[in-house]
Amino acid sequence: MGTLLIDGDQIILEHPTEFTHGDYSTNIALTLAKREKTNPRDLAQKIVEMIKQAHGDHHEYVSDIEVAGAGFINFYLKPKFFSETVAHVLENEKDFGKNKILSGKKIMFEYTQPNPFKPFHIGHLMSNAIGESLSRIFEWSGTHVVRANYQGDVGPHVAKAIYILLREPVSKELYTPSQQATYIGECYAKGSQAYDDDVEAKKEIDEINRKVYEKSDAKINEIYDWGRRVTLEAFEEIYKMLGTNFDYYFFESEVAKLGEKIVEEHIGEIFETSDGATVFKAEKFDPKLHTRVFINSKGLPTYETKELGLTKTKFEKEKLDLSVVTTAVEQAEYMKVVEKAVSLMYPEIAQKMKHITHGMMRFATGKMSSRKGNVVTGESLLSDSRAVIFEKIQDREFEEHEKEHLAQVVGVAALKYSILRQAIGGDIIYDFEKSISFEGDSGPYLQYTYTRIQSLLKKGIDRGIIPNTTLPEGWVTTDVEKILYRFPEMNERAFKEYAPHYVATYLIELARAFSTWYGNTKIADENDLHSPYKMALTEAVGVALRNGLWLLGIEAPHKM
RNA sequence: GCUCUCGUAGUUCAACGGAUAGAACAGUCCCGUCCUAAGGGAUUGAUGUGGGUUCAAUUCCUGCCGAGGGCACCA
Repeated sequence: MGTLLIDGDQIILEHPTEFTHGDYSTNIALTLAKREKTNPRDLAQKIVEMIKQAHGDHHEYVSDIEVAGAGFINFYLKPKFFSETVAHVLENEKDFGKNKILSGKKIMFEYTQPNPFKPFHIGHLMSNAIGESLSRIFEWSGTHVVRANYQGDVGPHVAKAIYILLREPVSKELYTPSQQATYIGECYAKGSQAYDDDVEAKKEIDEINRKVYEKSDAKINEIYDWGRRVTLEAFEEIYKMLGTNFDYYFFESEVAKLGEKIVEEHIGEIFETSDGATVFKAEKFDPKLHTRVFINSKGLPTYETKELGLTKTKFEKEKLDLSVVTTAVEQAEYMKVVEKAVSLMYPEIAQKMKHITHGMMRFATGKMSSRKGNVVTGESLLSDSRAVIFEKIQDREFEEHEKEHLAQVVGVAALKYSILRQAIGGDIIYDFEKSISFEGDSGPYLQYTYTRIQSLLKKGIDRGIIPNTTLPEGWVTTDVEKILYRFPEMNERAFKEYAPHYVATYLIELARAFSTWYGNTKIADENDLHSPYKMALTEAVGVALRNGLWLLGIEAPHKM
């Protein structure tokens, strides 16, 4: 998108929905017609005359300007513009699509947030895919991104798992961290059940919770240290598969003390005592908010207090311009309360907090809950999708280790894409078949298009065709070129709106246009004078695809 | 009850107030290929409902109907 200035009125140029309506268009005549008391088409015609007078008849890149429809002004670009874009892509390669709008800014993204002693489920997979993609999209806009993961290593959930572990220790047959972590997750579900059903169990679990917090029981400490270590190791394996490297790991156990201190310092002015607990009555400051407990009646800090400590810690560790926290929507309301409390105590920090919510993974039948044990773990989903892809490539002539790597990369692509293809706010109805789809609107489709491009380029070079961006005689601009040059502006929009799905939508459009073109024309043809340019265009599409996939956190394999 | 989201083809998703509402999957029908068929082409099919604002509404406001989240000691 761009702007044009005429008589002090800024004209916003946008891309029409259809290529037949030009490459850029404006509806300025429609909006101004009333003010000018004329008919929009006449006004549009007048504007076109003015532009032509100011720039002459022969513009370097604009081939034609026309009035269309109710009074739209459409601009058509010359083939030269597109061939120069292709050259630009090839020159910039890995940097194509980047901008520097946020250069000098430091932003922390907090995402994934699995809890030790609980399963890493597909909700965490969702958070990770979204957080990682946003991080990358921001990096492409010049931001110094700091990746953070906040994990709840204390609290009732830990006590629930330990309650069972005390009675049913892990079997010796489970020796990998991931197997042990799975077992611990099951213990957690059982413990939750016991907590709800059995008064005695509830009492003991509350007691364990306190002991974990105080570190006062040797036996519990031992189980705790082991469980925490094992689940964290299992998480680490998953991060590796997903391609995330965190700069910071924050733990609830580490920020709780600071949170408590903050609450204590502000008792009276912000927090008050009610029914033995320390609460913040947010509705006093904003009627839409509600009261939340910060220190419970047993004297233990709740998540809200820990969040306070976490926020303060982040700004102490790094000089941040913004701290972005991504969580599921169910946290939206309580996060507003925490933010309100922060704004009253530390207004300068509150200004730099941003909470982004994503929807939840749910079954068609309802919500998933690790308390009830009906969750799909990230581990099982990753290995299942890997298995499906592996099966599919069995007959390809790749080395065994290549097949394994490919199954991994394609499986992750399928999962991530199924999450990132839609706006992040909505829930995702979990469907295994769809989450590992490799046809049509899918991650593997993008990867497949990319690999075809790579092998095509190789074949072309073998046939002695050297890619060349010089516009050949008689070249007719393709849809592929018309989409290609929009990559940088798409990325700009994606970061401004925190919307990775724009990247996904764009890539599918580009890949689809390329595949259609590919199916209808021979690209690497030594007898075709257009071939060198076609090769250059193909290579440029490959660059855009690879860069775009990177923004989604998806690898682009060379063959598949 | 209060409050916040959201209702688009059979299904899962798009659409920065604009032109003929885009895809994918499923269905029906073509193309075994020459550069990887995880592909390409064709075809059927949708804005929950009643008002309002606007030259123009899927988009903004509002009534109703429907779905989901949140509303004190879980995170």
